[in-house]
Parts: sequence; C-alpha cells; structure tokens
Amino acid sequence: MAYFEEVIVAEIVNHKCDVCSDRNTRCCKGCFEEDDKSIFIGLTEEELYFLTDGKQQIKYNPGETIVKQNTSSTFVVCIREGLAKVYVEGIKGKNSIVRLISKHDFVTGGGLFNGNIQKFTISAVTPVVCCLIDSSKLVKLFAENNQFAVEMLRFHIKQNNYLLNKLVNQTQKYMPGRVADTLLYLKNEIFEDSQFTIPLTRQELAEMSNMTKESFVRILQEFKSSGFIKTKGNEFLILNESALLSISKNG
Amino acid sequence: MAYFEEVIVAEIVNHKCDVCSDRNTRCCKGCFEEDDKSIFIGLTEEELYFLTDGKQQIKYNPGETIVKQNTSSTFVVCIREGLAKVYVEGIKGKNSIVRLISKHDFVTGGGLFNGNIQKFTISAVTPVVCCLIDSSKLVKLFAENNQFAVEMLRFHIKQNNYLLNKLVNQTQKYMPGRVADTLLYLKNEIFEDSQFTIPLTRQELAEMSNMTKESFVRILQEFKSSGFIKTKGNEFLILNESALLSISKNG
DNA sequence: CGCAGCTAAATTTATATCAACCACCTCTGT
DNA sequence: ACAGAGGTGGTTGATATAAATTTAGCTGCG
Repeated sequence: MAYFEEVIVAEIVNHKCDVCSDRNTRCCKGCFEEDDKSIFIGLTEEELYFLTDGKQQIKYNPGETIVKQNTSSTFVVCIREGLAKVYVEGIKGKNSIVRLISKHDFVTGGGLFNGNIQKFTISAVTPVVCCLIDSSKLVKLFAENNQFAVEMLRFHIKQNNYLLNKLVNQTQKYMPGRVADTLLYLKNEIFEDSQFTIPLTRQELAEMSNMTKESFVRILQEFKSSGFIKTKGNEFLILNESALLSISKNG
Repeated sequence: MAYFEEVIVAEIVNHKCDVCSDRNTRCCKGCFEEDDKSIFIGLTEEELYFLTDGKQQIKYNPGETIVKQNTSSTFVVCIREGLAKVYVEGIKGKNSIVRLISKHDFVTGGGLFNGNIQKFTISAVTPVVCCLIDSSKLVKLFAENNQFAVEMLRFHIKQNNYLLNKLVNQTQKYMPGRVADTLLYLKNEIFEDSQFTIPLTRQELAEMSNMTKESFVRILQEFKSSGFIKTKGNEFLILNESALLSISKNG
C-alpha cells in the first residue's frame, strides 16, 4: 500500500473552463447530462450553469488519492473519465473496497452537511479525470429546486440500500459466495460485458470480497476448474453466470 | 423465529387524534419536538400540523411485525414508546439486526422515493406505540421548507456512515470485538447507563453481532471472567468500559 | 413437570497465515 | 542487444487459528 503515502500531484485541467462558454459546448457537460440516472437531470439551464461554473476539473494518476479518509473537505466528486475505488481504511491496515466508480458516477461523502469529515478514501485505479463541486452549491440548489432535493435524497437512499445489502452479503456468505458477488458486480455493474480486463490486483479484488488474496485466488481457481470462468492474468471471462448466481444466492 | 409468521393484529390507538386539537396538547407532539436531534425541528407550526394531521398512531405487541421486508409501503415510522429492532432477513433464515430503535427514533425505508419496497423488517421487542406518516407528505414539505430537505438528507448521510462503519466492524473484527461493539452500543446508544436490562434473547444479541448465539455466550463468559462485565439473566452491568473499547478497537 | 432459553464442551468446518515457488517485468551494466 | 539481478504480483500447499455446528446438560419459570 505504498501509494497511500504518495504525494498528491494533482494537475488542474480546467479550473475555470474557458473552452466552453455556453451549455452545449461546456466541456464537462457529459458529467451531468448524458446519463438518465444522473441526479442533475432535473436542473434548469441556469442551475446547471451555477453548479458547473468555476468547478475544478482535476486529473489524477493511477494510485493517487482523490479523497482521503478522516480529512476535511467540502467537495462532492463526479467522475468524468477512468476508474477509481472507494474504500474504507479499516483495522490493522485492512482495507475494504466499498464500490468502484467510473464515468458519471457521483460520490457524496460522509461529511456532506455533517461536519465535512470524509468517511472513506477514494483513489484512482486508472488515470482519472473528475470534477470537484463545492457542496455549498448543492444547498443553494435545494432551496430553488425541489426536484433536485428529492433526487439527492433518492440517491442516498439507494446507497443506503446498497450498503445494507453489502453488509448482509459480506457477513452471511461464505467465501465462494462473496467471490461470485464480486465477479457478478464487475460483469454487470462495471464492465457490462462477460469479458473484461480488470485494472485491479488480486489483493484489491480480495479487498472487495473481504478476504485475503490467497483465499481469493484459491476460489478463483475452483471456479476455473469447474468451468464457470476463464482467466488469463487480468483478463476475465464469465462462462456460466447462472452457476455464479446460484453460488451467490446459496451463500 | 416463530414470531415472524405471526399475524399482525394492530390496534389503532388514534387514527385521527381528537383529544388534542392544537399543537400544545397534540398527543403526539412528543414525537416531533422534544428531541433536539429531531429532523422535524425546522418545521413551522403549520407544516408540523400538516405532517401530524391524520397520521396513524398504532400499538404493537412484542414480536409483532411493524414493517415487513420486501413488502410495499409508503410509510415512514416514528417511534413514540417502546423498543423495536430493525433487521434484514438474510440467507438461510439468518437475520442481521441493523439497529434498535426507541422513543423519537425515525426510520425511513429503503423504499422511500425508490419503489416503496421495504429493504428490512421492523418488529416490536417491547410493546411499541408508533406513528406512521405517509411519505407523500414529506415530498410536499420539501417544496416548502428547504431546511427540512437538508435535515432529511443529513439524516440519511448519517445513516450511510453508520452502515459503512458497521460494514467494516462486522467484517474486519474478530468475535470479541463485535461483542464489545454490541455491548457498547447498548450502553451508550440505547440505555445510556452502565446497567441495563435487555428485552432481547441471546439469539437476538448474537444477530446484532453477526455470530451464533453459542459464540456470543462464550465470549460473554470470557468478558465476565475477565471482570469486564457482570450479567444475571437479562441484566447487564458494564464494569470496565475502557477494556471493552480496547477490545473493540484492537479488533 | 415441561418448556424455553441459556451454558458448556466436542467436533467439524471455514478461513487466515506462513512459506515457498513461479512467471513475468524492468532495470542495469556491459 | 542481452544476460543477469531484483522486484512485483500471482499461485500453491501446509499449518494454525477462528468460528460454526452439534450435542447435551442446565436453569428458572409458568
């Protein structure tokens, strides 16, 4: 975990974007509009402008820390390019990766309206370009746009459900079930393809599944010899999703 | 777990309260005002009236189900009297108790603004009187009262942090750490006293700590012989909180 | 008395740890 | 260019430890 100690050398891509002066050419438009699931979908033109005006768009290299647990910040993070991991730095150096985030994903911290202390660390897995929006802007929008407030709440309730579900999965399932969960998560939520190349080490995959890397590898091996998956280095191919689903459900 | 199958025989205490016609004598005033931490603190007189007008105040007997996981409901629950448990019915009949709720506690479900399907079960541990508020009223208030929207969001973010923390504690700690957590939770969050009598069985305490009741009992025994606690039936006395804290932190 | 919940010990299973080994890079010096 | 050194991450097996399960006996209470 040497990279946690690395100095952050963030390159500010556009502190204030002057390439794009109106909404249509606004460089970070994609962050907010392309995705139906976006929280920002209900915002008017002016509100969106208010939100994106002067926001920082930053580039991070693999391994760099975007948000550091237990530090104070008032930013909300919105990923524009690349893959990052959201994880909790737990007991005795153990990490638990909570989720992976990529294009259009949005992370509001544990500190939002709540003391501004981050409850998790976010770090770049691949090169990441992301937007940092000051949370005070969100509060202003609440006053103006009721729909936006509801969307924000909906988003957090979904996240609550996700965590609740993860809590049960991680505590009640045996290791094969948890490995199956991780594989299905990667296939269905992150890559949306049975074949994918993961820019994560086995150690990190194990941290997603809450086990040691040795245990993870062993179970992966069992899945391979059962013909459920194929792997070659970081290339994964899911051959029998229903088998994995059944292992996941069974526990 | 026989009580999960029990028929709900809910007695409607006051469907519409006519004992109290103004705010000061309003029977359920206590639900919303006495506690500084209340989400409803920012509401005006009229808004509070709007919220509490016509709400159902229901009485449940021990073991009865207030909200059932995977069913649809549009209610938000506010406890007025008694103790209830919020738990997830997991894999192979295993339950995980997520939190206990008592007077003034507020539970918004996984279904709020999100399909209305409950993600957990709430059942009465002691006799419970609680208020069921229709969630559509909350949306209306969002439009009128910006502060309320922020409070709702803050509440959910806190809950997120709680779950995140619980996820790490439950997956990274050994059993003694988890038992210590449960005892400290009961002392500090629920009873606010080193001495308390728990209306929960060892089975349920184990479900709070994500282990079998046998394991829970054994560790309780170890804590007793180490002089950290005393127990007699359901009476608990915490003698050495700092020892428990150290066990909790150490893992 | 009989039941439900609690306790205790035994056995079995799940999981982590430790240690060795391998495969593949990357660097470096010639 | 290329051989060798050293590093990193991946895999495997042996062993130790943690925890669940099983079983049985206990206790207090209606």
